[in-house]
Amino acid sequence: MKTHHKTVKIIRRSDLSRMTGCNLETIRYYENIGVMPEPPRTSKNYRAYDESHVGRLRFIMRSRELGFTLEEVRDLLALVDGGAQTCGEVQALAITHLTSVRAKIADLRRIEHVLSSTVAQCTGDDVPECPVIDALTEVA
Amino acid sequence: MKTHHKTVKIIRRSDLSRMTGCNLETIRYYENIGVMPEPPRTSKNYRAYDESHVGRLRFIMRSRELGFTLEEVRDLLALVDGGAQTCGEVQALAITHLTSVRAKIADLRRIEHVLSSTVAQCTGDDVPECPVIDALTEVA
DNA sequence: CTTGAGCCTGTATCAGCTACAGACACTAGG
DNA sequence: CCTAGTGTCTGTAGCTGATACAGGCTCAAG
Repeated sequence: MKTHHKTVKIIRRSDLSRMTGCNLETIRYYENIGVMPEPPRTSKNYRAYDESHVGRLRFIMRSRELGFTLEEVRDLLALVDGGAQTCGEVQALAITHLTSVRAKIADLRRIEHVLSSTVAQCTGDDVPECPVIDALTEVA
Repeated sequence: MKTHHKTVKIIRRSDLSRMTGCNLETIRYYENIGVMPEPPRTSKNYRAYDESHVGRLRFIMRSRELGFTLEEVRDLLALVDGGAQTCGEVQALAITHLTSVRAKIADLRRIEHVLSSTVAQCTGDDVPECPVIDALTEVA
């Protein structure tokens, strides 16, 4: 017979991992560095998560997928946790990040251009002369 | 009066750093991990580089600027050092790297798209509602 | 009761540097 | 000759963002 009051099924670390796709050890890591809160513990010292932790971890993972650093994630979470975040503040963080993403793209496009044009000059033959080596060696 | 035989002015680590723009400590690091050779030492155990080391370090730095990992640099250098590198071998390494560069660009462009379109929806106002937070929070 | 799984902790590892402490070495000025 | 300041040497710690592993509990199934 079930108890008549709502029993809260606890979420273990492995459950949280499975539910979010986040690596088991990474969850503990996030707790250590303070982006995930310390969850309550069972009598046997097992971490007992709830739905709020699932949401929190998803938020972190989504932020990371968008390339925010953990420091930036911390800032975002601080705003959200403060309960007084404003669209303007969050937007400022996002724009700063967007700028760095665009800078990385520009860097990589430059690299892509150099590599592809150099590789295109290769004969691919069994000879020692190679435009790629030349490009890396030239005094320029 | 100058000596009549050619005196080889030794290049110290700080000179090499200045000549290449490579950080002083990084030079020693490259030596430790085996991409830079151990140079001869003076009687007082100071590293004594020559022009060949300058070329070598420039090669490494140029490779790094093009985003090759140190492992890839090691492979490139092994080919060059072997004296028997072929254009085909080098081209293969470069193409592998080019592929990963293109993958990174694709990732970042996706991120850029999500961020820029989300940020564009922000009012930037002093209100808690924020499309960026929504995007990071949504269950999707 | 035994066996396997799951959880706990702290610590090691990876890339690619960068920096610092503490011990020598060297140069210039007084 | 002495001293101050810089340069070099070494080993080692720190950084980001994880990931992995050892050694010890705990727990559920058979």
